[in-house]
Amino acid sequence: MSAWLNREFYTRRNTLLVARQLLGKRLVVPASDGARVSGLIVETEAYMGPQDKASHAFNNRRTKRTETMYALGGTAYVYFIYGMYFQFNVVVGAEDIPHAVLVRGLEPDEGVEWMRVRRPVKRDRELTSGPGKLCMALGIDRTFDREDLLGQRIWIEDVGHRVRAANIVAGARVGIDYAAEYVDKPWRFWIKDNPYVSRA
DNA sequence: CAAGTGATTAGC
DNA sequence: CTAATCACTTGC
Repeated sequence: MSAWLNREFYTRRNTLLVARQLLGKRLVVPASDGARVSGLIVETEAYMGPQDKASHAFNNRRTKRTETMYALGGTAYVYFIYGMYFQFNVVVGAEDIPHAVLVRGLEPDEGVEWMRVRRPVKRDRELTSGPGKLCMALGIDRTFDREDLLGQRIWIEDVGHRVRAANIVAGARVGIDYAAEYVDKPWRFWIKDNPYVSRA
């Protein structure tokens, strides 16, 4: 049995807890033929609001792009980066509180043949082991920005069992060298030894 | 290890 | 308006 995560899951105040609990959940994006294309979340990063120098919403920066981060928990925040990639985030918490969790790695679950068409890589290991890669594999682009994760286009499911705490590792976030004293905060979480984590 | 790609942002 | 930067990936 797999139930959709409800609004209460996303609107909690504890973003680090949400980031940890998203591990093991299933991200689903139906393909154009209706097929389920999905993966189990194996790596996340928490972005902790106006204080967090690594966050797009640092100092309450509110622009056309970052506006999505101020939406109600359970909204998708998708942005374009480095001229060619998209990144998928889950907005967390109350409206006007810009917390979010970046999904950085997925273990392919359903619709793997769709992923292989979108990403013709040699090894399946390369399919979804990174934030840009998984967006390509699931077909997530800028049109998914502001999409409600309780809607029909993209959602996250509980698979019915928890990832054991002993199998969760925390460490520094990736690619945020500019974040001064926030560089080393252990706000990245991943499933121990999972091959679809973006880096060891 | 460096190139590539273009939206976004700050600063003038 | 201009220019630097970027929550990355790939191929050398």
